[in-house]
Amino acid sequence: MFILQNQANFDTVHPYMDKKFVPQDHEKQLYSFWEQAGYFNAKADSTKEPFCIILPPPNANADLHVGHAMYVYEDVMIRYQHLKGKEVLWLAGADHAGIETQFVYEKHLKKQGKSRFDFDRKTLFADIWDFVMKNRDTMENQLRTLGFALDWSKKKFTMDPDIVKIVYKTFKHLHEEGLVYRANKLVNYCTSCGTSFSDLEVVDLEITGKLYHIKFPIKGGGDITIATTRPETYFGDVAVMVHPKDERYKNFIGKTVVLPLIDREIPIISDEYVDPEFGTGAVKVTPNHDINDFEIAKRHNLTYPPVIGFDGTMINTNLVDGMKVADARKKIVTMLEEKGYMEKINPHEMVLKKCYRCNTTLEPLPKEQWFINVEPLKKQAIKLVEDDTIQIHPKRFKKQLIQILENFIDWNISRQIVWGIQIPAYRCQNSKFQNLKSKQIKNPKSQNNNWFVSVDPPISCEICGECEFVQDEDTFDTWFSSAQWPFATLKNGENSTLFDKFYPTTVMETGYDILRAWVSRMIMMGYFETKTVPFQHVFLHGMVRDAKGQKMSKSKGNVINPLDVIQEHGADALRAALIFGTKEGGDVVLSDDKIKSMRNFGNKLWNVGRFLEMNEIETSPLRRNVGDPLLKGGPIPKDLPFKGSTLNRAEGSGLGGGMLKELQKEFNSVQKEYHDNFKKFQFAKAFDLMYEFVWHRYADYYIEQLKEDIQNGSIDTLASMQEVFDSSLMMIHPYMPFVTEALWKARKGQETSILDHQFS
RNA sequence: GGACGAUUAGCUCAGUUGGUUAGAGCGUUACAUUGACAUUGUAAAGGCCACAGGUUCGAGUCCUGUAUCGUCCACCA
Repeated sequence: MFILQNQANFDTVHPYMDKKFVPQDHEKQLYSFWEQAGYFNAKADSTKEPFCIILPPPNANADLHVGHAMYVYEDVMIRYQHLKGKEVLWLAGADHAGIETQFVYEKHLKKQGKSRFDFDRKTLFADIWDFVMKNRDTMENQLRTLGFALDWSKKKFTMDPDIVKIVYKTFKHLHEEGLVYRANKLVNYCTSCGTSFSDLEVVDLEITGKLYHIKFPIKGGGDITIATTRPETYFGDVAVMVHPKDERYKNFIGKTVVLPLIDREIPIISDEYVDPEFGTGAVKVTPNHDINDFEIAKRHNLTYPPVIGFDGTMINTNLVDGMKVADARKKIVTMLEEKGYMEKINPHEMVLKKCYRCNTTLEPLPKEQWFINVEPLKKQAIKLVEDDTIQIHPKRFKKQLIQILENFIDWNISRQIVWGIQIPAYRCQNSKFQNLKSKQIKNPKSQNNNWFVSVDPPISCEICGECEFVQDEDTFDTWFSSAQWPFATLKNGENSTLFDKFYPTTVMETGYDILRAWVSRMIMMGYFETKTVPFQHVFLHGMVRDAKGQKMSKSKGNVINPLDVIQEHGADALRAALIFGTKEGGDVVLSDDKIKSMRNFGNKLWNVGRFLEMNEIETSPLRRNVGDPLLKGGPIPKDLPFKGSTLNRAEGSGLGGGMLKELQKEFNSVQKEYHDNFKKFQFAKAFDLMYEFVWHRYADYYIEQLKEDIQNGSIDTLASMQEVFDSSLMMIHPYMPFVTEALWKARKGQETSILDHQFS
């Protein structure tokens, strides 16, 4: 007997199919076949009911990780709806991933002994662009390897000119509506990355720090002890603050404190913000380096220049200028101790804010930035989620999403990095006109009306009409463009029929970890710009964990590379392992054993098909004389007719008897449950069902009966068995597309495709 | 401090309107096997379903409380 090694030879060799299903022999060819035949390309002018998912665009700066393989849920939905006969669009894309990419690229530069400061803006941007385009190709081919039925003909990149234009338009609209404003506020600034972040990009690190108790002398005698975790910032203090009702300090209010070592004088004020129970009940107020103090100082009209610069060194202290913050702290603490100002230092549980990217301790620093006023946007978004205009699956995430939206604060969208979409805001340089009202900008929150926004590069200053305006050097927070992804991808120029056909999209499928950063913002921005929801359903998947249930991380060394898995066991096995026996939205434990068992299932399917095919050939009048050594268990009657369904036949023994009816009944109920599960977004359950049915009922039970029939000389039930198997293949196809398609082709001809058929 | 999840076989996990004998994968034990598949089949062992109350004819499932673990959010001079 032949062993089939190569798909290409299949038709010429055909020895009852290969004994094993070898994914490596099939997957690549099958994907090319699908892609080239255009099975994944959606038609905007189709009359069929639309079903649309926009792929969460992977970052175009690195290989895919196993988390990306979880997008298999999208492929499951897409392929299922395709087999349901819908006009299906799964739009491919890639994200420029601003800070992430720049960070990755800077690591590259560092290896070559260079840094971002060695290049001008234009060169750096061009270099990163090339770097990203290379990675993007790799990433896209990896998505193909996973078998994803993506429409590549409509693929988008977040920095495509038409996308950028849409992002600009949205910004302009927001500006016109007064929902974007420029303000000088404290922002989370990473002195290493050299950019500010929004509050979402901050990682809280709990540590046992120190609470310093420092004695501040009071003018005219006595002193007051304040408690602080940041002694080095007292150079920038504008006041000492106590609670108005605190008996201990009542008489101190209004007096003046002389700051140690520098002898600058600041008042003692009162504010209800102070918690008398904490520390000493007396707080120093440092407006430029503490978010709360910033607001308090504003209330009390107190100002002082910052004492930490954007490079992370001290300024304006007249004592430790130029020193790094950490060094300055050490020196100041020593000096205060020497002079007797340090009363005591207590251990203190506290939270350090770290850069999520490079782990540097973030500095709150005052900076003029663009902010989005999210209040009206989030109100609308909450409503859409609450009244189920957007349905969240699994349901438990609905509450979490609402809570996230409720807690949203104004969103800083300015980033001081090169790699990104440059903000289309321009500053009027003409000092004469700075106080003039802008022509068309109604922007009540902005104090800076010398800015104007323009989608296309302006020819002249839209404020004074004459000056050499300059464009804001900053780029948008990546999430600002990502938030517009569902409509931006569909709504480009001449192709807007796509938008008409497929928007609002049907499902947004993504990990629950970016509910806050992405999903919530897509709802806000999507509704603002299109006046309708960006998607009707949100389906959230969990995180992939290792065999022991631990989070995967490079430092633990337990990271699973999806491509290695595919190389070894095939894409079907990986896909199935991520879904089988899981709960929607729950974390997935991925072990080698599980992947192998799913590979075994693929092989089981293959062999069921092989068994049917062998018998088909043996019993077919046309091919009867092929002969096969494997089928010598019993004499195959040569004159038995083999044609048509016998599902309703009740006579005879084995399958030909009541058994066949039993199969039909059982399969009907399996089909119903399967489709019900899809309606309820319970994809794992539908797959578990098929696994159980095909392996333990169809193969272990019914096929064993069929064998008996063949032995007994009655093989005319084969056709009925094949019908059930074909339908089962279609039902499994969304999960394991390769082996099911390979089987289809093997049994029905290489020119056929399972994707040409629909569920009956 | 708030919200959400988890706690079921040796391990990792399913079990969504409460209903015979609680399941799967892997592992373990015994047997089978040139016959579609050893990436197999048959069978077996293995569970007080975290704990304590409650509702019910009936609870792994619903309610209340407790414990442990995890995630998210808020606060943090």
